[in-house]
Amino acid sequence: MLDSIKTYRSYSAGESILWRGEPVSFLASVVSGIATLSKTLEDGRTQMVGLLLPSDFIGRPGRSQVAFDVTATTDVILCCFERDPFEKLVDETPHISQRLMELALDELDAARDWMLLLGRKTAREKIATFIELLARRYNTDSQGRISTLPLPMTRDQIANYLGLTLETVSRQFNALKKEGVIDFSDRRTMTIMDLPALQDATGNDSDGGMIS
Amino acid sequence: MLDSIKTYRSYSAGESILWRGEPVSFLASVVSGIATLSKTLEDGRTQMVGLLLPSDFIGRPGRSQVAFDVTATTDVILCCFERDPFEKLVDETPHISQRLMELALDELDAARDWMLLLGRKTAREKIATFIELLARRYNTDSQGRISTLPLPMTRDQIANYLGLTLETVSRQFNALKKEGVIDFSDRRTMTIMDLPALQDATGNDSDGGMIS
DNA sequence: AACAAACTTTGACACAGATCAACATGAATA
DNA sequence: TATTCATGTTGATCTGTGTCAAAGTTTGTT
Repeated sequence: MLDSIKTYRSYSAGESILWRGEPVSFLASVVSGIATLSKTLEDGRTQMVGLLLPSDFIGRPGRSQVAFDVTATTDVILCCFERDPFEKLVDETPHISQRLMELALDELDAARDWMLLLGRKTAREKIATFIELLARRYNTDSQGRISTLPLPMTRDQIANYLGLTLETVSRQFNALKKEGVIDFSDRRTMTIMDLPALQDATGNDSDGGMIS
Repeated sequence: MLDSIKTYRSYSAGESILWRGEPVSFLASVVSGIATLSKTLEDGRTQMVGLLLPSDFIGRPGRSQVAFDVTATTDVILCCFERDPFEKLVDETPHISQRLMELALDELDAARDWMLLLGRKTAREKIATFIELLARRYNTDSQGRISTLPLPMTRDQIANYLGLTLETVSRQFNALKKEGVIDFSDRRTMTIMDLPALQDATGNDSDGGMIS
């Protein structure tokens, strides 16, 4: 049923997908690639407020503007649905809105974790948290093995994600490298040498606060 | 239909409503008072990640733990629904999950605005944004009139909301007072003397980025 | 191969906000 | 009315991160 209203669009790395305030006629889901959501102050200070990975959803039923800019970080392919037929579908199919609610609540949890990072963590903790996040995303097997992972963004984009400057990002990466926690084969490819030390540097509870 | 499963609970100012990770048997909606959501790092650094005002919702269908602490800031009354019958109701009534999705998406927008504040705004901009937020919440008539409003939190709580220390909060309040932007009749009651100056100090776009 | 453009690293320095400390105020209790 | 305790203010100083500047590296282009 969704098939009849879907189309694909592709964007190349660096390209803008949506501008804040611009009316959008479609909702979409990420098929491949990475896109970012960001907000900018008048004077140019920018903060990323979300990362869109494959299967993440863009747009909300009942509102035709987005409150942030959406940009392709890597090459991106979106699966797009025209607004009107999609909203009709949401009305008629109860499980779709339940699924969308789940997605929104998961994003809300992630946003709140990020608020703690932005408001209270040190530069070192921010960088360590970021690396650990990437490691968890790439490496489903989370058994503490030494693992190599690509950095999908530039230092500047990472800075905007973490609420830092690009110079501080660079310095903290190199500090962790000097300590033997991580290593770079190439500027965009890192290896985690000492996962326990990395997790220790994130500032997160070791047990994640679980009660089992 | 909801009536048959709802009960009321009340909490006095300062009391803890839910602890992170604790299993909760109910979902709830705020009837009166103000509650806060907060996250804390191992060493005690705390960040508020949300403010619950009357009509806001706590809890999510399908998950029995919350990922943050919920605390009553003022005296609070909640309208609580037992989890099992509530979830059955959500399954059977499509419009409820649509409504919950809307609430979640609104909270997500608010969380993203707050991420910009936490990551990129100066102490002065944070304080000005906070005051303007309160003014908009209390004062539905937003015609730029001089308005008096109560501060619902201590300096320390405000600091935890804005990602600052309580000393910085105090200093910035007094700086704005010295400039004639705001005034205090009492430490917990402020008057906005110069709304344009306040809005200017928030760092927000004057037009809110609207395209009309 | 040479060049340009984008990205990254590194250093020197400045400053906003944190920290530490002392004191002031106000509300609650006795 | 005194006493206490939570809350708020103010000052002095420190420090993490931003800012500014220059040079190094990588990648792609002609």
